[in-house]
Amino acid sequence: MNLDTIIPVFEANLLAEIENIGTIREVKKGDILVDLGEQIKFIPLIVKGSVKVVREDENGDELLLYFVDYGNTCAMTLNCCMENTKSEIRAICEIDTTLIMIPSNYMDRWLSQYKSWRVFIFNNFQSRLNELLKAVDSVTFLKLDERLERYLNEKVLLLKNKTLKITHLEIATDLNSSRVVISRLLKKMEKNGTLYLGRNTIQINP
Amino acid sequence: MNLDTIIPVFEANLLAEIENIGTIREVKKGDILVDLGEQIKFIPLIVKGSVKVVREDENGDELLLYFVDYGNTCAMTLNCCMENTKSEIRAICEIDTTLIMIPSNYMDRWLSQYKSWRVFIFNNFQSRLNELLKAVDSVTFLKLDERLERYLNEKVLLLKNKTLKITHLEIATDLNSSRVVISRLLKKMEKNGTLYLGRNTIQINP
DNA sequence: TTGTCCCTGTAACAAATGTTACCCTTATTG
DNA sequence: CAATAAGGGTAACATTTGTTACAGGGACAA
Repeated sequence: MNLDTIIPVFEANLLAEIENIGTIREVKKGDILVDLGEQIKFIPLIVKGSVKVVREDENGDELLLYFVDYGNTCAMTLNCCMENTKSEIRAICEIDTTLIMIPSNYMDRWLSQYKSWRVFIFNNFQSRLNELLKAVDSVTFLKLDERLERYLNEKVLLLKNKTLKITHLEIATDLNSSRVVISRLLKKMEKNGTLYLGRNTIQINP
Repeated sequence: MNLDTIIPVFEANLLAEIENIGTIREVKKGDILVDLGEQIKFIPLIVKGSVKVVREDENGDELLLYFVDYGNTCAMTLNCCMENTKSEIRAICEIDTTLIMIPSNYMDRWLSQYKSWRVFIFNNFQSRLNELLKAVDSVTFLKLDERLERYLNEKVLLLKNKTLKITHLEIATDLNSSRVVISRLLKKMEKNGTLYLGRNTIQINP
């Protein structure tokens, strides 16, 4: 595997270490990578695919927080690695995904040793904080129809496909809403001509 | 100033460096420490007092994200230090506050040099991510009356005083709601006996 | 084929929250 | 003192979102 083409920021020495120490893990679409309350002992570097991170409350209500793309890692799990605390989030594979798992005890060692590792980790924290801010913004400042639009657009970008294979219920779950409400809004958008609805599919118009 | 009693985790060498390099800054209640879009060149370590961090959208609508207490720093600003990007948030002093300002170029140097600095910085990221998660949870899963209760309880803890000097409008702003709605809910809570309302004051019952 | 489950559409209604408008009181300032 | 601004109470109404209920159609297995 050519890591340097995927995660291009690392020094040669660090790349070699990663290839030595890390183990490849393949995860299928829909699989749960990290679950709530789990103890995390490996830093997952995404080399291919995409993962969605969701939050859940005591009642089982869910909210999609953000997606983590290849070339990144999940800052939420980084914390757990450092602190040996339990996961506050659930990470689900959005599509088939390949990861390199690094034992968490290398975290601190590499931080002192490799500048590029520090940059990588901090960039990831940065991204995650910004994604969380975006999530807060959406939930706080946007109405549901705007959130829905954003959601669909993100999906299109992520999957590089204007025809989404998804049900209204799945959307409702991601947005912490209810199926009826989402169907209602989607129907309105179809009437506006911004998309076309089919069974299990939503086609976004150009 | 006895830093080691305030931020007890640092090694002696690092403490000495901080005392040499850092400059003390005193900020008054209500002052804006960092504003949206600002470039940040100093890492602010809080040694006394408390700062509230808020988010604002294009329309000027606001939302309180969390409070940062003494012994901590604002991870949002850390990012800016590392990345030289602009602040995504506004930081306002909740009470009179004392800070040590560290030029941001020491950030990376100390990360490679001092284990305790790494721990400190990562703990702060951890805290900030968790605070943001809490903010998301509140806005997403709680009704306004529950958010209001949480808000009041946090204030009480923070200020160590059951009698809050605050107006309904200020609360409404922090919760991104409107004054009328907050007044309504507060009145209901007064009728329930959970608090007592006066002009500019709310007294939380034990 | 029949039965069952899942997906979607729709209507009627309920709850939560926001908006507007108006009034009264208190504090502040000239 | 009068004038003004700020804080708060309340009512009436609008909007957004959620809930419940039900019906029709497609997918799929027995």
